[in-house]
Amino acid sequence: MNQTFEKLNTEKKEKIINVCLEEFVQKGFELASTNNIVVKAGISKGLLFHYFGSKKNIYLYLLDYAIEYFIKKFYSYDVKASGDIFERIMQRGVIKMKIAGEKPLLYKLLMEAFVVTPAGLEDEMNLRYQKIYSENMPVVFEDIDYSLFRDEVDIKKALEFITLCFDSIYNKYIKSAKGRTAQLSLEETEIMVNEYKEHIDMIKYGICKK
Amino acid sequence: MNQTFEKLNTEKKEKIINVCLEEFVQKGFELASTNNIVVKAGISKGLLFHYFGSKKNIYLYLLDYAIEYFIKKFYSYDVKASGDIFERIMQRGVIKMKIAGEKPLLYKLLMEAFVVTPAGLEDEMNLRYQKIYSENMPVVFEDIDYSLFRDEVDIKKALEFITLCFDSIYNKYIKSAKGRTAQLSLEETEIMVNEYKEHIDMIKYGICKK
Amino acid sequence: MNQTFEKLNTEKKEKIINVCLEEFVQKGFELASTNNIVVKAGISKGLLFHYFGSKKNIYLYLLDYAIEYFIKKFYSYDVKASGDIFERIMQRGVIKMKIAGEKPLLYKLLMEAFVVTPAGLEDEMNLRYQKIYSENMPVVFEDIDYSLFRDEVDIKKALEFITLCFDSIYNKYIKSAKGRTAQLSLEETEIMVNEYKEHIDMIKYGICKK
Amino acid sequence: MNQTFEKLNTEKKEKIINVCLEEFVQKGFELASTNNIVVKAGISKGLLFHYFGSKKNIYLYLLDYAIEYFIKKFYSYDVKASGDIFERIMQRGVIKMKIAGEKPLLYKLLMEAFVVTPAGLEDEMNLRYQKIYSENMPVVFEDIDYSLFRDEVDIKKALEFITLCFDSIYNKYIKSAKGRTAQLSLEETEIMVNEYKEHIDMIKYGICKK
DNA sequence: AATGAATGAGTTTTCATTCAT
DNA sequence: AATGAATGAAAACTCATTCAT
Repeated sequence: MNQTFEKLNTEKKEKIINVCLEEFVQKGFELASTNNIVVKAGISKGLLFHYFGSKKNIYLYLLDYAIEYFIKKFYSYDVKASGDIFERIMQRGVIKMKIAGEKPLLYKLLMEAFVVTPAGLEDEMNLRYQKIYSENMPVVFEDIDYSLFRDEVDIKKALEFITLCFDSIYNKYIKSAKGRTAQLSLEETEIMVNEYKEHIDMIKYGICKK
Repeated sequence: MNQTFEKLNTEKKEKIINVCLEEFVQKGFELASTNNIVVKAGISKGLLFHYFGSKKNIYLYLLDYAIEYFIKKFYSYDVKASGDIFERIMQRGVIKMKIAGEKPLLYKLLMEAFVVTPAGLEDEMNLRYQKIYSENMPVVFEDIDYSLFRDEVDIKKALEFITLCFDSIYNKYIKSAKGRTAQLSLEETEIMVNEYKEHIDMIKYGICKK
Repeated sequence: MNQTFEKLNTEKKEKIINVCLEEFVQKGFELASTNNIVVKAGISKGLLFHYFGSKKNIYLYLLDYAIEYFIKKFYSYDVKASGDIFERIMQRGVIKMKIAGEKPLLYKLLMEAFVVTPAGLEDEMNLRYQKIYSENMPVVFEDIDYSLFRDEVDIKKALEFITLCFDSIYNKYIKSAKGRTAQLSLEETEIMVNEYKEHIDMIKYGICKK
Repeated sequence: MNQTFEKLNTEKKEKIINVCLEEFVQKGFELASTNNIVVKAGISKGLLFHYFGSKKNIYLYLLDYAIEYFIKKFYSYDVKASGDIFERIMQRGVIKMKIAGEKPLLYKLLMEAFVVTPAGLEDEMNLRYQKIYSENMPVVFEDIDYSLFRDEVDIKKALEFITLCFDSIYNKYIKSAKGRTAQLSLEETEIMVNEYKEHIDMIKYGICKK
């Protein structure tokens, strides 16, 4: 359905994508206005709908664009696959932050899409959610060295718990960086990494005395 | 501003509250239609605005109603204030789940309000957010027995980490129960409590061997 | 229809009159809101309509109130009936300005009512217009000493012309005093009287050389 | 902002303009209904707002349309620039009456706009008022032969007085012609011109004996 | 006499989408 | 491929007025 759009030259295409992105992220799906989009993008009403067919399709297109971008970008960073699950999680967190810093609008769109899925797009969102998780989770959890784990610990549940905890730490960082456009500075990255390390120690060796 | 509304008999009042709640939770603030509300509630358009003045005010009223309800309900459960922070967190988690199970719409409204605050209500939401946290956080963290903590652990950071982790566990439960209307069964509660206990053990004594 | 209203004690009555006056003058008939009136006057909706029956009637009541007030006030000034038409016109002009300065809202209501009659009140306004003119014009034009007029001048047309010219001078003063609440100072009155005199000279003896 | 509208064919454009004009003049700005306009003009609601953007803009468009029309029409009459100010004023008065007779609705709109400016349009109206006056006043008062004036007369004040007097005469004619749609007949014009002449004589040579 | 809850038609404006050109 | 005029349902909200109490 977007063939004609895809054939556009890069400049025009990116202009339209950015305008749409801005509108949807700033106002949310419902309040985003296709009227505003065509004005800001300098194209005609008919053309926008010729490209995408409907407002929902514009949104889904942006979503897929964001997903593709982030996955590609993610793998472009050379992740040394440490056998230490904690090391690995930390690396991923830092990469995520970098990417979010590079394309804040794209990142925000994606995050909010999963939190508040626009009415009528639930199924489409679920499809994407499942795809992302089924493709990415194995990468995180394969070739882990479990010999370090305490014997009493249920490995599956532990991995789930670790993911949950660090996802939420990571979300805290993102929120505090909300609105920022610039990249993270080296200092900021260092502070973040140190905090990560402290938290990792807590979860590795526990908070309480034996 | 809602004096007129407050004076209504319980039946009529609850009818209106429930209709509004349903509309706002189902469609979100922007898509919620005051037209639909008056039709479903069987009252005139003028009357709805006589009661609340504006769509935003209806929403804020529901929010305050939800907050008041949950706080009152929360304290009605006899929380044995254990000195063990983990015990205490678990108790609170279970209670929260119970309440959410009892009034799922009310609960959902409240949660989503903090995640995606409707445009123009940011200040009003912040007020409510601060009130809730300033009133409730101390209750969670006072009279904790820190003697159990490992000496190397920074207490402040540890508490923050614990909160973060268990909030996200708790959100996972809520999400899996999404859409449910009925109460949690005893069995379900037991399963949940057992999972909580496992996670608490992980965070207390760590995941890795020393 | 206003019997119950007339029976009210002076304080309450004036409160209501002033509130209505303020609303109608500030916003004009269409935009004036009976809702605002009852709130500002501290009375109930039902009572306002019990007193006046309709918004139009409130307006007509104020109009009659204004007309009665101004006529009474006008005659309370001891008009020395000079036989000189120009002298007489000047006196009337000064008195009008004084009255307008005392009750600016009441005055403005009356003036605007004749300029832009609210839709649906045309007949009622015409009645009042005719009454005022039929009662007041004779007073202005009786016992005039016509011996001073040039023989070539048509007396009827001359009187009409004089009235027209001085009414418009007088309106100019009122407009420049628009928004003022306080009385005219002695100096201001003197300036005005001098200007009047100059204009009177022009119309008495003409502008051009013979 | 009205490009779309301006491109319309004359017939359709005039239909819409006339419908709007009728509505605004008949009911005034506040009571004029865009609903009525679209029904009477046989266009969709969206289209009206596509053309003008807002009710206020429709009104301002009509105003500018009226101003442009009258100025163009005014200059199309071949005004012989007599050095006699009275001659010149009379010519202008006659021309004004002719124009008002040709387009009574357009004329009424313009006159009322200056008397009762709709709330919120004060600034826009002032702009137009100043433009009209700064463009037209000089034309009236340049190249006047002041040698005919009496020596005692203050020329500036005299001109002001003359303007005031003849504006009000002219307004009297307009009011008496209110509601009329047809053109002035030759006879009517002649009567008017004669009356003008009489009044001009009065103000030239005065009303009283020396 | 006095209340104020209740009405519902009315207001302007925005919206995504279509389609003839 | 591209335009942009045209649609009309829907939105939130206000209004003067009524009437049971």
